Amino acid sequence: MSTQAEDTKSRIFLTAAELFADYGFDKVSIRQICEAVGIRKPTLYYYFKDKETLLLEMINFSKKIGDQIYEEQVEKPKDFLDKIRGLIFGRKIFIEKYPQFFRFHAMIHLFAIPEKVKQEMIQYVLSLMLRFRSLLETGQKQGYVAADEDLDFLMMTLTSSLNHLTIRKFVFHDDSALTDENLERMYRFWLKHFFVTQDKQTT
Amino acid sequence: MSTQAEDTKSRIFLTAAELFADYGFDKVSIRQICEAVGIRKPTLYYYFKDKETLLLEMINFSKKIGDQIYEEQVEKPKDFLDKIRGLIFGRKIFIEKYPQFFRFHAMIHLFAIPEKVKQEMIQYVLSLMLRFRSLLETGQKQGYVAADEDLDFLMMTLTSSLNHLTIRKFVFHDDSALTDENLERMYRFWLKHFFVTQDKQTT
Amino acid sequence: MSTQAEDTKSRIFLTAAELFADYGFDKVSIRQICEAVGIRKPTLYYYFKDKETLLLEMINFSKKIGDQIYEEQVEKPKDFLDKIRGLIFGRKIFIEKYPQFFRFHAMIHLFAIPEKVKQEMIQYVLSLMLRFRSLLETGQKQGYVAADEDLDFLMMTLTSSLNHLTIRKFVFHDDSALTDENLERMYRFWLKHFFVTQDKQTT
Amino acid sequence: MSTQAEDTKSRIFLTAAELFADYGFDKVSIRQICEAVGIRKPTLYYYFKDKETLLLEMINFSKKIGDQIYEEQVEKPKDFLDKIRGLIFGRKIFIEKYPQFFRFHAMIHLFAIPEKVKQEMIQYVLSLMLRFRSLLETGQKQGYVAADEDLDFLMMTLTSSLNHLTIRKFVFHDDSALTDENLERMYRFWLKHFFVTQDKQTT
DNA sequence: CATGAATGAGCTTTCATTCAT
DNA sequence: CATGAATGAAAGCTCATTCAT
Repeated sequence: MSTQAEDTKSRIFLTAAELFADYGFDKVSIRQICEAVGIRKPTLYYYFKDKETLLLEMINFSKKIGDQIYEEQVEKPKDFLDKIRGLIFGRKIFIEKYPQFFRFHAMIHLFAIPEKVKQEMIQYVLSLMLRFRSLLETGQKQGYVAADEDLDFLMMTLTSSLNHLTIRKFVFHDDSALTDENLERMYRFWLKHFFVTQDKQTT
Repeated sequence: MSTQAEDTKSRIFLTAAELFADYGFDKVSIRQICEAVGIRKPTLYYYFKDKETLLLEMINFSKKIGDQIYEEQVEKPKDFLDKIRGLIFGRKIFIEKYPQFFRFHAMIHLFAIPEKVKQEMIQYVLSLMLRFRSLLETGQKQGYVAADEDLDFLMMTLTSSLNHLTIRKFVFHDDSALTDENLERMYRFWLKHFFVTQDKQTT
Repeated sequence: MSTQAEDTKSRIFLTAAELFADYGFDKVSIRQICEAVGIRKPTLYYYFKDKETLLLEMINFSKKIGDQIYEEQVEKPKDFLDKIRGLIFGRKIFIEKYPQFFRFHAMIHLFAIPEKVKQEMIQYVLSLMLRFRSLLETGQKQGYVAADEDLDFLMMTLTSSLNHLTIRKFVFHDDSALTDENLERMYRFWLKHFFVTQDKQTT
Repeated sequence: MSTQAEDTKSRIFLTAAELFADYGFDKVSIRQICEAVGIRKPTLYYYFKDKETLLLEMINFSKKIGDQIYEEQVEKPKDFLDKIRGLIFGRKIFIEKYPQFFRFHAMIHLFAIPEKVKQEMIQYVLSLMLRFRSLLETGQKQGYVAADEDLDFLMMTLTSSLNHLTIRKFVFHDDSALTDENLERMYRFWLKHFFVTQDKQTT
């Protein structure tokens, strides 16, 4: 594929991601995407078999980035609390690296998509949760999480809080939601309520 | 309006709510609604100016129920912890009273709706949050919430956890999410992590 | 259905039949039909679920007429040779009664139609042939057909000759093909070559 | 043109013929042909100006073969009845020599083709008929055909029977239609009904 | 000799909506 | 109170074809 082609495909990709994020999958027509990119319809179909395929490729790309960042920020750090920090600040990194794409990633959960794609998304989110849960178990064994903690609800609470921030930014247009300051504040909130710090441990 | 008319309108209303909840606002056509209700299209337009109006009336109805239950379950109880319990179990009550409608109420946040309607929804949700925040402030004054608590994040955490359960039920089809048992478990989780119980207070 | 509606539906029906006959099913677009009828596209879809359904209804109508005429002209007459005459002149009657439709009826065999429809047509034509074959058997028992005749080939020859005339008229635009005179000439040709007339019988 | 090029062109040719025969001219897209051949679209356009030209070249090729066989099987034999046999068994020879192409040749009459091409086909078929008619005239002079025979209808009957067999094979998928046995049976049928054999002559 | 990339024109179908009755 | 009939606008998608390389 020539450079120009690569460029066209990628422009379709990013433009569509933004439009989908803004208006939802169904509300964005192929024509709209093409107008925004500055191409004609058959050109889009030259690169993407159909609308659903376009969405699927975007979701896969989005998963890949998400996984990459999760590995880098959550799995790589040795210390449990660093992992937790990584979980929170991973979002920040996603935004900085793929600004146009993060909104898509954040919104995809929220809009009407073909049932088949939806089921795949659900499976993926469930797998992420399992992954995170086993991380909490490790934390528990290491003494960072109370021995009698309700891990299911802990996981749920952390996950949903994090998502809430993203929703606040992109649905409620609250730009303060994902600032460094706010993420830091969330980290402190979690530390205080859910995790046993070294201080408390030594005490 | 005669009784029969009232009935037709209400049948449209409930049927549309279910369909919207199942497939999303955009994916449900006027034709589908009419077929499900057993009327012709102009009849629907006799009762509802247009599709958006139908949605708006449904949202307003849904708000009214929500507010009613909030008042009954959260504002009415005197004791702070009873209010918190009410907040959690209010969902249960909604489901039991308006089973067809609760799914709509839960899903409305998740699907593509006209921008105008979306903005109204956002305003409404924000107002609910403020209302809830002031409730937490009261709790703080009464000693149920730690004096140095980060109320913003507390509110956010509680709200998003509650929503998470709803999503788990209706998006992930996890029927255990909103059982009495699970709600009770959430209440205990909250008590332990966020609120000062009488026991602790007396200590 | 009001008279006006009946009229619109029937206008679509006849216009489409003519267009299909002229250009083939695939080559005629919904837009073309609508323009010819003087309606907008959704109106056509109001009366016919989709293009294939339109074709199917036309085929069924065409079968019904064909059957009707077959019964009237072939099955009703008592004398064998009158039946044969009826077979030939039935075409003439079809044309006179449903002039716009006969061309469709004649051409349908010749153009690309959805596989499903094609199979149905084939079954139908086969059933017609069986019907005709049993008629020849009767003729044989009555002495009109030679005892050692190859009935399969006789049937095939008669059928294909008849179709040939139709093709000559509508594909080759040979207007003399289906004139009374020419049909009469064919009847005499058949009499001479295939059937035992009373004259010969008495001899 | 190099051998490889000749090969590519010929591969396009044969593949397209099969596809056209299977699905009809309109239903086969350039893309489909290219995929089946394993080339890209501009390559096809390098060899054939456009889709219609591709069809025309195929028709001409098909005519050439047809003519060749006609000359070999019908014109070459001296005896009239051998000519008639040749007419019938020429089809068999076509199939054996150009199996992929015969189906195309047989089907071309049946599907929607550009008007211009259609007219050319019609002219060609008419010329074939004239050729065949003059053959029958010769037969008449030689005493093989009755002096008072209706030559027009005789020609028509023979031609259409022959075509009928082909249709039975390729449209109705009746594999017995063009077997040696069946062709022989048709020959006997013709002999009995239409031609004066030496036996009868001597009588 | 072959191709990647692009396009204008067209397709069938569905949508929300209206109006006369 | 309800409906049959009609429509403008738009949807997703495919076609034959071309041009620069």
